[in-house]
Amino acid sequence: MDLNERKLKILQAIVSDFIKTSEPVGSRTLSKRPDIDLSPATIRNEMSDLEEMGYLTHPHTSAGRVPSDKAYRLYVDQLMKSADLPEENKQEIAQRLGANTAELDQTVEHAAKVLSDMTNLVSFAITPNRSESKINYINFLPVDSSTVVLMIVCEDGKVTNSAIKMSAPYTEENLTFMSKVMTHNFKGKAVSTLLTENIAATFESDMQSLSGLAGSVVPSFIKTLEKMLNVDLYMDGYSNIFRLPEYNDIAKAKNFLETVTNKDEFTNVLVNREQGLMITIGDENAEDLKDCALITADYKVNGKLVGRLGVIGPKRMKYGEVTSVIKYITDNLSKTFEIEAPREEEDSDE
Amino acid sequence: MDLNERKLKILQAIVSDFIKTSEPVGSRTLSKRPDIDLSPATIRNEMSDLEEMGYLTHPHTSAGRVPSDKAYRLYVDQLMKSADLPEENKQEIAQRLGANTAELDQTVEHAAKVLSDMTNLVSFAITPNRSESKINYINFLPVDSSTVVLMIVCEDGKVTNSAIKMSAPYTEENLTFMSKVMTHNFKGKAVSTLLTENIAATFESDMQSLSGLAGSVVPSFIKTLEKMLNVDLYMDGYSNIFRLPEYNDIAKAKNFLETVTNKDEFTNVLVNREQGLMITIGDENAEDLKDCALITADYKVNGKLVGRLGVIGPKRMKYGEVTSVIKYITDNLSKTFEIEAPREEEDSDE
DNA sequence: GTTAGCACTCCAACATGCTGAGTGCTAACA
DNA sequence: TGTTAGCACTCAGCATGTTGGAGTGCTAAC
Repeated sequence: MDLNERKLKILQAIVSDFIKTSEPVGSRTLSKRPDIDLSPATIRNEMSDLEEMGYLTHPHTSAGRVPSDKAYRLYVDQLMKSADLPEENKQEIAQRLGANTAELDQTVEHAAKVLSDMTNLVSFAITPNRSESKINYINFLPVDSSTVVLMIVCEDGKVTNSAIKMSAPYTEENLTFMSKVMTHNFKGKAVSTLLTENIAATFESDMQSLSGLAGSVVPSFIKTLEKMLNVDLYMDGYSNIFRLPEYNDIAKAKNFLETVTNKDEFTNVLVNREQGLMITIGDENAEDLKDCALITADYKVNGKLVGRLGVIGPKRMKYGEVTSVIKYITDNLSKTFEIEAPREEEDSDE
Repeated sequence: MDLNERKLKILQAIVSDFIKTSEPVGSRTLSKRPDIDLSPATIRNEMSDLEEMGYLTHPHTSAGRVPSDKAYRLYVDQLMKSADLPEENKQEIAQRLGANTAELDQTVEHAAKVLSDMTNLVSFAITPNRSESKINYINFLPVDSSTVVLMIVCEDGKVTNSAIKMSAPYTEENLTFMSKVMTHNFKGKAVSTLLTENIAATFESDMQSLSGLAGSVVPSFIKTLEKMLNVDLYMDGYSNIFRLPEYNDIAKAKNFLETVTNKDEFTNVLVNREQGLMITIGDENAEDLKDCALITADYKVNGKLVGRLGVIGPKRMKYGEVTSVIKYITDNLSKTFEIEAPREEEDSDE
């Protein structure tokens, strides 16, 4: 039995119908469609074949058919008409994103909001990973008699800082010296490289004169480097799920929200996805997300650093529309962060 | 008709029963309680009086009584036994909070998580407002030929920075000069004070020699100061609301989540509350939160800066327990940020 | 290969009746 | 005069039964 054109057409009709209505699709409903000129009985025969082939399922005897994960995958890969985003939507996105281009963080957070508004789904966005960013310089600044601030500046302008409680008294000269030596040693190296090197050794040879201080500094320096690698996750549109009939069941809504609000795990899922426009459906996802579809795409900062955003929702999702919104937003972001490249601003909070 | 002791006792029983079960409380149920030695009929009479006085309501003829906002208020103010937190809970909190004292931000976020776990409610925490923090110094750092990073350091060690796209070429000397002049002018002044001053005037007189640069710097400086005032909001336990029968209704759950995930508005509500341990119930809250109770308390950083955390949930809330958890956590935080005072660390992200 | 027809299945919606929990009122009691 | 027993009444919730519609699968005819 092979997937001939007629079967494909019927399958496509079922999937797109189900995406619209979330109701199992029956043979009579399909036969009424202008693009399908077959009697219900014929359609039933084809449906029966499609079910045997694993593309459809059957909630109960007298219900219509529901697409399987396999059907969604086929739909996304071959059957879906890739909707071009209407001009008005493009304008709305461009306008809303443009309103606030000052800071990467804020812009990314804002992009997530726009995305959830446009798709009526739960959206998310993560900031770029800095592991390959190169150190520009390192600075120690006095705060009070026992505290200094360590500041690491990357070539892309990203600044990370931590306060360090010094175990021994320090002088301004000490700080200047450490700043110079460390900048000299580490400038141009990638954060990830530094984290695999034995930094303590470098310190030992260079900073014998202030051994009392180096002890407090090394662990803080490593921690600050690690902080530089943190990726921020922004999410928006949680309450959109209540519009979807699949989450009328409180237990399901709860499960979904629990999975999705577990920031650490969810960030992990996002960071570890493949690059580019990625759609994963049902079983293709991790255990907790088996009932969901996930769409992500990447944006670039300065043409190099890569961040990511997307949506999560039921498998019954308007893949075409959503995909084009996501693509448009990521393109837009990449452009924003290119033109204003060095404008990327950094904040520091507690 | 006055609130004699018997009425109070009955009211108290009704409120605490309703808090436990979320079911309207009937006269027979009450008469079975060991501490109430009255027949159902007598209790009915008293209930009828209490209803007339506005302390109780009646979902329908043949249902038990439900406390009104007025009853909750009385309960919280007079009737509630303030539960002492069991030693084991104290230990759990102390342990979980202690595990991570490195950074204010992280600790505060973590405190919110602990709070929602302990109370099974939606919790939140905001970082301190820095408007009265004093500037320690100001630094301009080169990034690339047209970009510099502006960094403002407060006396409490908080660092805020932004990247500035320069409208004219600059030299390292320019930056050093600006750093010195601005630090000299602004050191020791509070952020809020600076924001009300005419900063541009200061620049004009001092920086004539680099007028081409000052134009890019003034607006960025003001924006960075404003950034220093941003308060971060952390929330946790969203999915806890699904355990509560009052949110079995999808529409209610949706409303609640929408209100609570509106970060800007909710932050505003929190920032503008009175200081100290505050409980607001039902009508005492803003329109959107009329069905909720809100409990907040403050923590101190260095004995000065004030942050805030708390929970939000249905009016039917275990006020005693929740209050003592919140108090214990805020006390604990204040202590953490006191002992480790200068250890407060700052991060910088995009 | 396609289709009409038919028997069959199952869900959803509605009606019905019953039970239990609760009330308010009245009259009797201490 | 305050308390209580008793009674009629109300209402939500549950179980049960009924019906109609939407759907299927199969068979036989075109």
